[in-house]
Amino acid sequence: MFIGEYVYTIDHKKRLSIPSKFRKTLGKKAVLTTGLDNCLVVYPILEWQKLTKKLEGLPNGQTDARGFVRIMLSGAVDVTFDKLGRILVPDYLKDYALLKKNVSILGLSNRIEIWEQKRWQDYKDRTQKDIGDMASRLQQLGI
Amino acid sequence: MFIGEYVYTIDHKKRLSIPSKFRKTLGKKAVLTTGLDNCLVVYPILEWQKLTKKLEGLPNGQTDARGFVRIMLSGAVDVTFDKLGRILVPDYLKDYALLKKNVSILGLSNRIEIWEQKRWQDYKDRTQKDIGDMASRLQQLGI
DNA sequence: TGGTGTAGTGGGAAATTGTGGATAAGTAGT
DNA sequence: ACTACTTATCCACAATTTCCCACTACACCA
Repeated sequence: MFIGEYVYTIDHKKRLSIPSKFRKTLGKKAVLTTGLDNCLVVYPILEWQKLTKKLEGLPNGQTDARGFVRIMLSGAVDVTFDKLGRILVPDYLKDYALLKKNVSILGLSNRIEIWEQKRWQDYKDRTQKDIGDMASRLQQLGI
Repeated sequence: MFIGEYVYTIDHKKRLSIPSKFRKTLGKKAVLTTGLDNCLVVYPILEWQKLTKKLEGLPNGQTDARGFVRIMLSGAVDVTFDKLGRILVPDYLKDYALLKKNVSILGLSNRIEIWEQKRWQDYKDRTQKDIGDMASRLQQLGI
C-alpha cells in the first residue's frame, strides 16, 4: 500500500523516477492515466484490472458515466520501468497535468498520484483550510 | 497501551529513538503521520489499517472527501525500526512539527505523539492552567 | 562493588537511489 | 539512401540512506 509524499523531477527526456518504496510494490509494469483535478494516476496492473471491471459495470446509457469511462480508458498507457526505476510520461499526459520540472508524487493507498509540485502545494494549502475543522472531521471517523 | 512522557533527541541523520517500552507494543513497523496542533503521531500498523479502511469508504467522487483522503494519506509514511529501535523522520514531517534536536514523546493509550520539546512544555503549562475549567467540563462527560 | 545487560547516542563504510548525459537503435520524411 | 529526430539502453556522479559497530550511562543483581 502506498503512502507518503515525495518531490521528484521530470528531465527533458520526460523521464520520471518513481520512489523506490513504491516500485517494490509495483513490480515491472504499471498503468498511467489521467486522474481527477488534473493529476496523473499510476495503478498497479492488478488494481487497474479491478478498476476496468468496475467501469464495464457502469450503465452505458448514462451520458456522464460513458464520458467518464472514455476519458479514463483512452487516456491510459502502460508504462515500464527502466533499469533505474523511471517511467516515460507521454506529452499529452504531461500537458494534461501541466507538469513542468518538479512534480509531487503521492501514495494514496491503492494508487499513486502525480501532481505539478506547485499545484499540489496550493491544493494542499487550500484543502487544509477548507477542511478547517479537521478535528471534528476526524472525530466523525472515530480517529 | 502507551503511557508516559519521554524526552529524546533527533540526530543530524534524522534518526529518532522510540522508547523501548513502546517498541515492544509496536513491533517492527509503524506509521508516522501529522497530528493536530503541529505534532506528529505514531500509529501501530493495525490502528492505521483501521483508519485507511474508513478513508477508503469515503466517496471519491465528492471533492471534499477526495481532498481529505489525499491529505491524510500523503501526510503519512511507514517507518521501520532499525536494529537499535530508531525510526527515520522525513524532512517534511520534521518541518511540519517544527522539530529540532530535543523532542518529547508522549504515550497516549492507542497512539504516540511527538512534539518539539519546548512547544510541548509551553502547551502543557498553558493547558494545566486551564485544567480547572476543564475538570468541570469533563464532569459533564461523566469522567 | 564489580559485573552484566539494556538503552540511547553518535559515527563510518557500504549500498542504494535520484539525476543527468552519452551513445546506440529505431522511425519517418524526403 | 541519407538526414533529422525521437526513443531506448547504458553509464557516471553525487547525495542519501542503510547497515554495522563503538561508546557511554544507567539499572539490576549477586
